[in-house]
Amino acid sequence: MARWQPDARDRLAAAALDLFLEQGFDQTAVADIAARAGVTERTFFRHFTDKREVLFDAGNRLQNTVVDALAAAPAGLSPLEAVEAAFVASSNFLTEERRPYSRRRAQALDSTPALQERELLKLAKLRAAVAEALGQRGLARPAAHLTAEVGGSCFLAGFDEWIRADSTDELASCVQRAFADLRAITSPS
Amino acid sequence: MARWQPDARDRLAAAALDLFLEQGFDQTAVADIAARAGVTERTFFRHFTDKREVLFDAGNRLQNTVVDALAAAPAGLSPLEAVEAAFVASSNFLTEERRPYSRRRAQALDSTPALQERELLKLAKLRAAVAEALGQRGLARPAAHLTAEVGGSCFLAGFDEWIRADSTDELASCVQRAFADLRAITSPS
DNA sequence: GTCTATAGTGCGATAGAC
DNA sequence: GTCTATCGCACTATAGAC
Repeated sequence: MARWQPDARDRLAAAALDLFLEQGFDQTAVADIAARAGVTERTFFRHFTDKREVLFDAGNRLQNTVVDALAAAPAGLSPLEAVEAAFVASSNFLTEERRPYSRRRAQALDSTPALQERELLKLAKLRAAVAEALGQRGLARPAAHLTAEVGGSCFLAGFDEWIRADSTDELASCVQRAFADLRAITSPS
Repeated sequence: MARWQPDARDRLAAAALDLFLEQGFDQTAVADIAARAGVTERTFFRHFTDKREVLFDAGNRLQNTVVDALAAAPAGLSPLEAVEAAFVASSNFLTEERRPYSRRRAQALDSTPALQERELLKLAKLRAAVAEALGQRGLARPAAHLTAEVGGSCFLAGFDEWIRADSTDELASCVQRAFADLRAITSPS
């Protein structure tokens, strides 16, 4: 018999999301999460820097997926096209099997500004990483930043569409539609 | 002699920014801020819901300025043009005399992710309010959201330019340039 | 694993403005 | 008298230090 169960980190993340949905973020103490996962409070803080971070494990992997895709985009593409390709590639990580989790997670975020703040910070870091990668491609700083910001907005719009209750299209299609909408919005009437 | 000095709220906000710049956000206790403002810790929390909020008093007035300008924009403008006009009007609130404060505030935000999170949440609320106002103008929901998001990105780019150390142009010009950049970025090459 | 600082809340008392 | 801003104290939970 092992002294402790494996995958404490995953169990903590799962317990946290369940409890946030059951009782709300504020009403859930870190001690509650740790107890449900079968570890001590101290163990929680060894895995996650703070109570919010437990819902953001996937963020780094998403960022790597997008940035790698941008680096791999053909040199012939315009900056915006390259950014579109990069964000469309997010569907390689956010696959159909992750959609139910994404929906439950979004539901927890909905009612909790503290969690929304963290989500926005992660998205801002993703945008900054994309801007950085655009710089590597030789784009000037101001344009790189604005392109990355706007691309992030399209990703967000596509993602929101993807997790809608009645949505069945894959994320790649949703993101592509958002970029198409962007071009329609900004083209002179 | 009055029992307390007037304008406790303003004194708290000023003391907080000074201390955040002198010693950093984490190294500054709410008790320090309250002491410098000549009130107790409890009074701080009567005015601000949490330690971060003390730097965000201006956010609401900015939002009102932008949303009012959007409501007042001529009906003939395209959605993006109306949003541009609205964000350009932010310079009616963020005037030259507020630039030094904005710069100091930005410096405090720079080194403190906790404050950046709050800033991003305020900007997200501003974008949401703009999307809502676009809905009032009869624009469909998805397009309204995306237009507001992208407009917010241009405002942010213009604002960042405005508070740069060597910048002398007024905010309206900076924001207009950002919208022009957006159109250049999204127009087919 | 234990200990501690501090953020943030709840409630009652108090002092002045009107 | 009412209303509002402040204080003071007790308390919990987060998060970091040791």
